[in-house]
Amino acid sequence: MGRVPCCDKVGVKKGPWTPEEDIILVSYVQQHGPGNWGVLPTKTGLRRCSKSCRLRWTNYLRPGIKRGNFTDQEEKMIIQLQALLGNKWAAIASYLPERTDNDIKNYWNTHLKKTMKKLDQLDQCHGSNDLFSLENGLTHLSSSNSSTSRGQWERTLQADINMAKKALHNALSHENPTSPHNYIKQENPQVSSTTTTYASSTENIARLLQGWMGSSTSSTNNSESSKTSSNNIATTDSSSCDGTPNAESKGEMGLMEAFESLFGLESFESSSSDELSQTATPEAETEVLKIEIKREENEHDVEVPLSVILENWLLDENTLNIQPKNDLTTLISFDETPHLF
DNA sequence: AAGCCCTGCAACCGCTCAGAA
DNA sequence: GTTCTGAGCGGTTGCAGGGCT
Repeated sequence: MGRVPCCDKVGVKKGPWTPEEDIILVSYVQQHGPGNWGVLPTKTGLRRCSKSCRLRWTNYLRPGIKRGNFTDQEEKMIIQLQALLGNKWAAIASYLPERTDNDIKNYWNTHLKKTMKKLDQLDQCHGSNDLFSLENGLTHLSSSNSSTSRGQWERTLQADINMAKKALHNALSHENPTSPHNYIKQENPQVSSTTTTYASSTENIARLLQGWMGSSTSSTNNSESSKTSSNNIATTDSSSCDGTPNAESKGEMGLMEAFESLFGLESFESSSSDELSQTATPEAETEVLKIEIKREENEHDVEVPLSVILENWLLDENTLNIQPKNDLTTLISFDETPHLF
């Protein structure tokens, strides 16, 4: 006896959302913030189930969603993250804050899956491809023999991690000079150089209001809603200069943290010198210190491109030689979805 | 021009998990 | 400890639009 689906209620509308429904939903979220989806339909009179409202918000109306084609950078990140995390679309999406898990999932299913298949076939014929050997190298991670002893499993894991690092390094070293750090930056030359592709917080809402409510956009109502929006929703207005980190910097910081978490820097910090020094070689210890120094430099607004940090880490043979225990910690940190906001 | 097929994407469904009662 | 409910996630479906015959 399964649970009665929330959308089975009589009078609950299904299917595509109308602009009017979107506006109702957006204005509710502007006033009350996202959450409390359960009461939303009754309070707004929307004939939609709470789940549908949440989905519509998170996948479409939420500010900061980038739509349109995926860049090469994004594509590579998705491929690499999918190889590392599997079909954890929400986790993958947290590393691409401009994209929703649904978008990434769709993109994977419609584009990348096929590409990977083709490349897999090519790979079998012509040897390994740098980028895709990463995925291939890790695929047996999830399917490893359950009867394998813990020690064996850890050794396999260590081998997999090393293989992944090398493959990732190869992939990164072959790509164009645009670093993941730069990728965050807006490509629109018309706007100031610090503007991000991360859409303005009110962009989606304004689009709704302007597009569908016509000439009333200049009304006080709109400015009021924008104000409300900036209170309730993380603003990405690059012109903000009040000293508080705007969404752009938040986004960058978030991405940096995400990368650090993904590639184990965070775990280096958390396990840090004490624990690490007990098991790691002196060389590895030195490298950990180097990484920590780099982190401190970053914290003091010395802009070290993320790609440099990544490459340093990837190229770092000593890091590769750190005992399995530590890399296991590193891997475990992969599962911890970073909170970007 | 009409019909068919393919593709991309928005939305739904079923499930799990966490927190409150 | 159990039940209920809301939130979130991943897989799947259905529809619209474009391309091809």
